[in-house]
Amino acid sequence: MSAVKSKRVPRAVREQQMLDAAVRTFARRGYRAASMDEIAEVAGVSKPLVYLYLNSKEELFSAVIRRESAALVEAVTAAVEPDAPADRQLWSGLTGFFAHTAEHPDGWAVLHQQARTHGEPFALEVAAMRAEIVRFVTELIGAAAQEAGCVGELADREVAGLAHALVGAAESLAEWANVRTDEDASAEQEQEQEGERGRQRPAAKDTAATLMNFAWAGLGRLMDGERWAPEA
Amino acid sequence: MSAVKSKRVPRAVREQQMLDAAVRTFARRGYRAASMDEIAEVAGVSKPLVYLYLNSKEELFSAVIRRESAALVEAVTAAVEPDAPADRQLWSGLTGFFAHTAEHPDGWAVLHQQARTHGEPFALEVAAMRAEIVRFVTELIGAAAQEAGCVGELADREVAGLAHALVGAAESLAEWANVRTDEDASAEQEQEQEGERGRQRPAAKDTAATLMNFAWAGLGRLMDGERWAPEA
Amino acid sequence: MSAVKSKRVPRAVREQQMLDAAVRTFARRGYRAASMDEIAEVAGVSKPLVYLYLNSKEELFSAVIRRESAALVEAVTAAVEPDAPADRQLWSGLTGFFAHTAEHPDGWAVLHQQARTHGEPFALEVAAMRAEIVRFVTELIGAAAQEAGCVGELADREVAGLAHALVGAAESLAEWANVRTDEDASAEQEQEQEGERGRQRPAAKDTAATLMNFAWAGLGRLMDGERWAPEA
Amino acid sequence: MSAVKSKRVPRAVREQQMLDAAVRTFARRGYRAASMDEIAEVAGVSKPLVYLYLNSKEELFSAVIRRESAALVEAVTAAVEPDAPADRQLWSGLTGFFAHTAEHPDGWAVLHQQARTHGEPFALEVAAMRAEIVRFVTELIGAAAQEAGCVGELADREVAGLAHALVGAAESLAEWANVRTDEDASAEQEQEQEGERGRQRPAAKDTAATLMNFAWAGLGRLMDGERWAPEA
DNA sequence: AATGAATGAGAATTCATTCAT
DNA sequence: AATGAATGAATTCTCATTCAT
Repeated sequence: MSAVKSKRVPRAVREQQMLDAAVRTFARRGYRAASMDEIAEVAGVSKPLVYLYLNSKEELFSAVIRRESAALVEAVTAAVEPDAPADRQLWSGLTGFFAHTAEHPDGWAVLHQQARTHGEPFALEVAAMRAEIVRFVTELIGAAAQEAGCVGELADREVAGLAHALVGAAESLAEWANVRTDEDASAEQEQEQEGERGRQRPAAKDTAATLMNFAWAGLGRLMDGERWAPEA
Repeated sequence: MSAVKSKRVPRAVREQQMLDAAVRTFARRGYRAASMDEIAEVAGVSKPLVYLYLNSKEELFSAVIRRESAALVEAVTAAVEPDAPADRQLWSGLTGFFAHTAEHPDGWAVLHQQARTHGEPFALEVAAMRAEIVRFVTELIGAAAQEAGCVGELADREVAGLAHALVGAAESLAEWANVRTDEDASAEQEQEQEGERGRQRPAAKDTAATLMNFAWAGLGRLMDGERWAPEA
Repeated sequence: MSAVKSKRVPRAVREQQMLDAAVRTFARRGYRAASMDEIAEVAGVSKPLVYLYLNSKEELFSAVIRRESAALVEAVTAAVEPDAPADRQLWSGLTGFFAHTAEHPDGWAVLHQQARTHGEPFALEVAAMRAEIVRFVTELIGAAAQEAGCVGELADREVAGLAHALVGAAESLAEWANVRTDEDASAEQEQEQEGERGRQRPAAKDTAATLMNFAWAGLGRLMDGERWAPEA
Repeated sequence: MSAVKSKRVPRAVREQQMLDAAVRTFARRGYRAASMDEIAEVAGVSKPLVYLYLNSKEELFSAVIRRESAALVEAVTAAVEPDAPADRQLWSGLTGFFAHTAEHPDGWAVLHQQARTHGEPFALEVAAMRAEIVRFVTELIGAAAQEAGCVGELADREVAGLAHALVGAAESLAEWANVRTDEDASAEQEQEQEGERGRQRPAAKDTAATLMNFAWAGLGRLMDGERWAPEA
């Protein structure tokens, strides 16, 4: 279960091994149920070494969150095509998001499921990252409205709501697309097919397209002033 | 902190008191961090009584999930106007959803944040409920497509994806709308204002409308065959 | 699992039901592991009633020991043929012993295994009963010596030792003969066969004869002055 | 009450200390009544350390049984004079048995009284050891019959019965000889006297001789075909 | 005669964390 | 750089026992 032991490893490397072990363990067990014993064992080191480098369980968790947050933001940011039109930017960002969460399911699980569940200090860190992404999306929606020549049609509050809805939809799709059978970390085939027939794990690009179809089109109508109202 | 003690209460009543205490405690602390001691204290009874009636922490949590799941499904179901057109049905269901989650934030927190984080037995129960809701939404989208005379335009997989996206969006909005400062369970004003200026907690109807604007409009375009594609 | 409930039963009867349940439960679980809850359930009454009649777990156990002790002594005593020669008396007593322990395995288990393991109060009660039986055997050996006209050959201490050895041998054989498969209280055939081929549970009379063959013969030689000594 | 504390002791040593404490505590209190707290205290360590090394109360008890079983079998085996005639072998084995049980009363109490009372896993381990000893005795009786030129006189079943009786007699004598006042672990005089006057604790050799006198003589008659029968 | 409701006290087990080397 | 040895503080769960009816 534990990584191959190799003694006398430089600190920076050891720390990454520990964080890897921690991500994996926190994701699978949850914050409380993950024991420092298990993390140390998975990392292939002794427990005191974990304390020497990461100081405490809280700090370790915090370090995990920071690393995974940064990695996710970085992945999304890197995926965005900066000079493309807003819709294309959004799509490329989403593609980056779906690709990263699919490749790092444990990291995503820690951010999405564990961190939010465990009190202020951690939840806030994740909330901050999420806020950053929401802000980015909000801006894109604003930019799109601008491009479409529709000013003032959409209230700020409404735009924020849409951004939240969009992010939530993306999160939900990420989970859906990742259909974990939870204990089969084996079948990691990523064969990309062009057809639109159902397959085990849709490519990030397709998932992103599905969401764009849903959301962007809606935004379009909205910006055209075609609103839905209960009376209808 | 604890409810007013009243001795010799019939079992059925005590059980509900215990479940109330458990919902509250699980929501605030998380499954692992919530101690049976605290739950008993909040319920105003001794710990052994909790065990006598609910048997174990696991069973207690399970009972909580079942009660809250049932309550949520019941709330949504009751809110739906059965003979209305599909869009109206969806809107009324969403309204019920937002209203219920706003009124029972702890129950929602347990279902949405805690239960999914804690292993097969619990996650499955919540997943089952969520699946039921997704199925309902999927049917509505199908019905809407039918009403709009658009057959076969939308692949099943795509419809399922849209349903997942919609549910995720709703969940995200529910959380956003509920802005918990986590320890201010005091300010429970629900004054309903007609304006569309930002306010502390938007009415469920408005949140539902926001989402409908976003989603339904998108669906409309989609069914008109206006798809979004990366190349665009 | 519990006896058929029948309300309003006279106290004396209820007490016996409780003792029955207690014997069974103590035998199967041991003193500590047997819970008053289980005993009450097996007895088909509520726990407070057990306390009303038997006062405490200790007193209940004590009552069990007294009842089973008395029953065993009574069975052995009743089996002895009073005016027969000493060997015949011993044989008939042993027969009574083996028959009773075979018919009341739970009672025997409580006396032999549980009571001796649990501190002064109980152990003493059983020790007293055992002492009574040892005394009886000691007297028989003495009487046999008398009959055989051998006086003073056997030191008192030696006779006592022999009695202890004989009783121990009997206890060991009782257990051996009772080969409990521990959970097959089903196969309770007691078919008596005349042959000396091995069979499932030898009749008490045969077991007694085996022991007599072993012990009485030894006593005979001993009384003839034929002693065994290490040098031989 | 507890051993002298000495910090930072190698694991193997600590484990033996813990087993010592456990033997003592289980013997005096019984399996259920012995608390891990008390065992840890008697061992002079903290409870977690006991768990770290022995894992659970069950495993600790099991380890105790294995150690004490092995020690007893080893003591008996070592005492037997291999090339002596059968009777001498039996006597020397019994001497070893009585000497060991007298020197390790707690270990014997755990094996004889506690282990048999506590469910399959433990009872089986002890039963296996006892079976081994019974088998050894059975062989000796067989060998003796051979030596005495008496073939086929004794049915296998009967020989087995005799072996069981003999072992039971030995166990009973061991207990009798050890007259524990249960709380006077102080008077540990072992003065060996040659006389045959009664004394506090007879030497193992004498107890063995008493039993040989009883049993071997009986066997002799038995093999001579002088059987005891009820009709006599 | 009988019971549903309730609890104080204690038991096994786990964990984050430190010390001495 | 790294670890074997060790623990204080919880936490889940059980049980004998009582009270009010």
